Amino acid sequence: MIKLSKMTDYAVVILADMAERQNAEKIEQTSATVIAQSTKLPEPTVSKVLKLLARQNIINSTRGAAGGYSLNKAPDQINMAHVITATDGPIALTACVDESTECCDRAQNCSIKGQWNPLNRAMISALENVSLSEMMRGTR
Amino acid sequence: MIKLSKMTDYAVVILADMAERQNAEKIEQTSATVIAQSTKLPEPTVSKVLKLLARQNIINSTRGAAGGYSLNKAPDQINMAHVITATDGPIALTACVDESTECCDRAQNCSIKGQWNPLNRAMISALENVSLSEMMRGTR
DNA sequence: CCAATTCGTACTCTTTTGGTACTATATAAG
DNA sequence: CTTATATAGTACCAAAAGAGTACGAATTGG
Ligand code: FES
Ligand code: FES
Repeated sequence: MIKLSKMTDYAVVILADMAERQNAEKIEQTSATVIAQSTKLPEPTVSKVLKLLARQNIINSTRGAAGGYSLNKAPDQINMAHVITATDGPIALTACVDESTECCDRAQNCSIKGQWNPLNRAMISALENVSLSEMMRGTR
Repeated sequence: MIKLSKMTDYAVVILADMAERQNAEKIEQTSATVIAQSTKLPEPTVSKVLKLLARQNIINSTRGAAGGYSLNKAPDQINMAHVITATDGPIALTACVDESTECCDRAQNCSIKGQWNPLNRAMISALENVSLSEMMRGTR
C-alpha cells in the first residue's frame, strides 16, 4: 500500500502542536522534551523528527541552554510536499524520472522510459497545495 | 522516500506493451509467456502482476488452452490511481483517514485526528488524472 | 484424456523502516 | 571557567514490508 512513513505522520502532529503553542502562548523556543510530553510521543523519536525538519529550514533551531525549536513560517505557508521531503526524502514515484540516472534495470527494453514525469508532477503539485493549516481544521 | 512499488512499475510497462500489441495486431488474447518475452521481464513476476490487474478488472483473463489476457478499456480510460490500487492496494496516505478504524496509536492525544482527508483526496485525484496513454507519449 | 494456461497460496530472501543509544557541539547562567 | 541544558550527528539493531519464486489447483480446447 502506498502510504507515507510514520516519520511524516509524527512530523505533522509535531508541527501542529508547535503551531498551536506558538499561537496561544507567545513562547519563542520550545524544547524537544516539552513537545514530546505534549504529543505523548517518545522523546528520542520527536528529537529525530525535529532534526529532520530543522535541516530543511521548516523550523528553526537554537542550541544550548534555553534553546529549542520554533516554526519558521506561518502554518498556511508550510505545505505537505515540503514536510514529506524533509522526513522521507525527495518525492519521486519511480527511479526513472530523469534519463540521466540509471533508471530501472530493464531500461533498454522499456517502452515508457522517461515518461514518469507527468505522474510525478501531478503528485508533487497535489501535495504542495495542501498546507499545514488545512490539516489542522477544527483543532482549536 | 515515497515511491511506488516495482509491481506498479512493471504493471505500467506491461499495460503499455499490451496496448501497443492490441493496437498493432488485432490479437485478442495474449499469454503471460508472450508478454514476458516482449518486455524482457521474468515470467513469474509478469504472471503475478497480470493476476493483480485482472482482479481489478483492468484487464480481462481467459483460462484454458489458447487463453490469455486482454485490455478491458482503451489506454486513455485507464488511470494511474486504478493501476496503483491494483498492485499496491488502496491509496491511503495514512491509516487515520476515517475515524471508524483504529487510527494510529496516539489517537487519543492527536490534534489532527481525522484530518488527513484533504491530503488523501488531493493525492488520489492527481493520480486519477494521469492516464496510461499519457504515460506512453512518444512510444510509437 | 491431455496439453496449455490462468488462479491461488505460501515460502524465503532482501531491503527498508522504526526506534534507540551514544558522543560531540553550542549556549546561557552562576 | 565550569556546569547544566539543549541540539547535531552518526551508528546500530530489530521489526516490518517488499520482491521474487515455487507448487499445486482449476479451467478450457482439442
Ligand atoms: S520504468 Fe524505468 S526505464 Fe522504464
Ligand atoms: S495521526 Fe492518526 S489519529 Fe492523529
